[in-house]
Amino acid sequence: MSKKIVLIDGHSILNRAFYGVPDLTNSEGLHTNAIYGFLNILFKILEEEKPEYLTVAFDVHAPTFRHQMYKEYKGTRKPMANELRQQVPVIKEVLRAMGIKLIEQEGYEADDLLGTISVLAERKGMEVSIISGDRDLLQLATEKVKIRIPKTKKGKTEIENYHAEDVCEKYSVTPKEFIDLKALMGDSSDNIPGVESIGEKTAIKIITQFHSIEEAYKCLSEVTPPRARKALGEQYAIAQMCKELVTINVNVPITYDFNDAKLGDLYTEEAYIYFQKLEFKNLLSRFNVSSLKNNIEDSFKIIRTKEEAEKIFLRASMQEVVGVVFGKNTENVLPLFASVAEISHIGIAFSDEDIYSMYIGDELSFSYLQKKLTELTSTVKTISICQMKEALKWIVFANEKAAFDPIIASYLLNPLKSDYEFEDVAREQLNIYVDEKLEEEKKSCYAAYTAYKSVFSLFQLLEEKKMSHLFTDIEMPLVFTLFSMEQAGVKVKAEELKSYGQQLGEKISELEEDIYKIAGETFNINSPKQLGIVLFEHLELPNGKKTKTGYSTAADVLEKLAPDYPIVSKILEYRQLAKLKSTYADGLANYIQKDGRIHGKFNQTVTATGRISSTEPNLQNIPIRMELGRLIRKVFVPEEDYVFVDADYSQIELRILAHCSEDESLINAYKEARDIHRITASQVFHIPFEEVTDLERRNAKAVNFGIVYGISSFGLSQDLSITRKEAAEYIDNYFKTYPGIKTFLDDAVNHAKQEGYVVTLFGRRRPVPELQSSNFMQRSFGERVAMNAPIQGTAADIMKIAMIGVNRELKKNQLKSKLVLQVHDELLIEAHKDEVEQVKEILKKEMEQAVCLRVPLDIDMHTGNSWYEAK
DNA sequence: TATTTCACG
DNA sequence: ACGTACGTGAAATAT
Repeated sequence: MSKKIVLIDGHSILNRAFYGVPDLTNSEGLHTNAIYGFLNILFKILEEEKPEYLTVAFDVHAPTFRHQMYKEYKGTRKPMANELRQQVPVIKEVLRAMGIKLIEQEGYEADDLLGTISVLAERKGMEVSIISGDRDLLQLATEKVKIRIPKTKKGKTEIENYHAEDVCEKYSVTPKEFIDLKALMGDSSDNIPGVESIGEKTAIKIITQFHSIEEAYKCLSEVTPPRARKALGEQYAIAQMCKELVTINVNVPITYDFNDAKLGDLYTEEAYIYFQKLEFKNLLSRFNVSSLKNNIEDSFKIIRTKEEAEKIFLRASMQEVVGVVFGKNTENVLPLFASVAEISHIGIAFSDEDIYSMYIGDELSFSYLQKKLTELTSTVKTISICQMKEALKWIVFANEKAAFDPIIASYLLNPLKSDYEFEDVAREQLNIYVDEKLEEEKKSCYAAYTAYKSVFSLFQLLEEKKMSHLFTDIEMPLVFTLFSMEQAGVKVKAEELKSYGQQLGEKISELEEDIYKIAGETFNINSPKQLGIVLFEHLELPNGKKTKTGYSTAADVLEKLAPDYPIVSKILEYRQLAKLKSTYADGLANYIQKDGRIHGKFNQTVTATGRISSTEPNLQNIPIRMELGRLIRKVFVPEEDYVFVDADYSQIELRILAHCSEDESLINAYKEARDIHRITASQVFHIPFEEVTDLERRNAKAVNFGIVYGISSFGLSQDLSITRKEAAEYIDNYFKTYPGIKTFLDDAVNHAKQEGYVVTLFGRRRPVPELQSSNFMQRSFGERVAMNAPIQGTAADIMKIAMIGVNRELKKNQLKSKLVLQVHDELLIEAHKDEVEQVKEILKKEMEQAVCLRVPLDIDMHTGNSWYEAK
């Protein structure tokens, strides 16, 4: 059997992949769709062909003769999109990492190189497969040389194959004649002009008859039809030039050693690291990870006795930094006892040689380990644990300042990443890749070692980026505050919640019947698809547009129809009730624990701006705007002998804007401490304060909100149901009134464009990669992000400082009162009856004095016997 | 798993 | 000409 070589036209396939695969980015904002598509095509080809040799050719970005001539015709063609350009060097590195031969040569295009190699290979008796998206390459087809053109149809890649005979069959000409064919008929996609008035049919006829342009020209009088004869006669020079453009040079002087192109193991360690970096998780499964062992594993030791552990803890206590991990018991746990026996072992690491997995058993008890760990927190400078908040269930810190969470450090360094695990830290900070399906004791050693070792580089990075204060004095202390909030939970009246849900259920059934009656059919009202068809097709309501999958049935669309069609108002009401029942009534009930409380999670490493997020359940979106939903808050109640004290910042974001922009008018407005939206209306519309109408105030309020969101005339016009032009005038007036704000927002965008990120008052960074996009929409989004993130983020910073302060004061005064909820600008404290006044003082002081700005911070505070009452 | 809708700040 | 306000999470349906 003859040997086989696969030759790939790098840019052509990358280009195909780029347009065929929907936009993908990794968490660092690098676009990866073309690389992903390229690799998928590559793997598919390799599996089909199983070649001995492989080479990928790229164009060099220097003008060549053909290139230049192309350029004249390609003048109208758009430049390569940024998103694609940035992927070119990366795919080259990835291919190199996989040990694949790359070739590029000054003065020659990829197809010239491919043609030359294919001729060389054929001479050696090899079989050749050339992979390209470009049909020009068909001229290279022979009996032994196959041209393969991948096509992405409906997400699946199908490949068209052409040997010489297939070219003859499809185009009725030989591969060599294909050059002349193409030169005659031209190719608009490649910007080959061809001879005017000669199309595909005529060109095929001429070439099958004369076999070349030159021969046809010699026998010009025989060329038919007359139109073509005339055209060829007049444009012979153009035809010859086109031929030159189309012809691939198969005699490029290259030094090419087939041995270099021999395929080895593609799944190298280096490639694995790239794939992880690019976050191609499903491609990682191709790697046989056991062969990629880190030599650090030689230092891993399993400990089972107290004697051994004792010695290790003694030595650990003399270190500066110790990494710890708690190994959860996932197997062999009886479901009934799952809550008891949770930890099977701990991992601990404090040097490159000291990495241990300590197993709990007859000779080593958990309580002993717990005791030793707590001792360690007072002797060692830094205890590093990934997901520290989870670990606090098992370890008590004698000194909270010793706590270090690499996950939180990583989050500060890149808040765009969706979920962080220790494996990511290991790869990014230590260049260690950890096999997902590793034995648990090894995994624990890796986790402990990662926690220990990453401290040094992470801290240095935080310092370089001026975030060590944010990390040390805000984020790490907050871990303890959030932990205590989660532990505290909030009491919810299960019985009342249930009856509320039942009431909703009854109303929902009634509405359901009404809707079916009016519609004249039954269908699933919860299905936007079915609802859209019923409303806009069966009932023929007007204006059923929007969304890519069908009709939009969103509330703002339906609200416009509601006055004219009773069914629409019924549907809106149904939706509202269904939401309340499923998400809040039934949803919350599922989270009530045996202690009668909901212990939701407060996540610290989720949002791009620095806010906290709430899950399982989300306690930050409990209804309030509509009275019916607001009633839900009556089931959130304090324990007996306790009351709720609720405090929320008044317009914290606008105040931050006033401070950061140093705009005198806005600062003075706040110093007056009057209705800010009314002042804004009065100043922007030039009306005396007392004469501002409700409408004007409402509009001014919308503009104030818009400013914080990163104003755009379109967005504001939507919100106020006015024209874009009017909205633009509002904004213009606003900026004239508050010029400092305009400057501040412009500066934010410019900073983001220059540096790639924006910063909050406390140094928190938010990268804005969208500003580099070639897409207008994306770029505009980036601009709004650049304007919003410093404001929203600073508000988050301030709230975090306040929370830490509140918690500290509650503890310091040994109060029974507890912080139970945070809703971005609001704190809820379950306060003991005897401590209410003290709690109020603490809240007021810690929230209002969290930072000193150019304008005062102001809070509203209420008490009550439910969250409903306290707000 | 992705999309749509809607609850909050 | 393009088509959105910023930041989240949960439930239900569609794929």
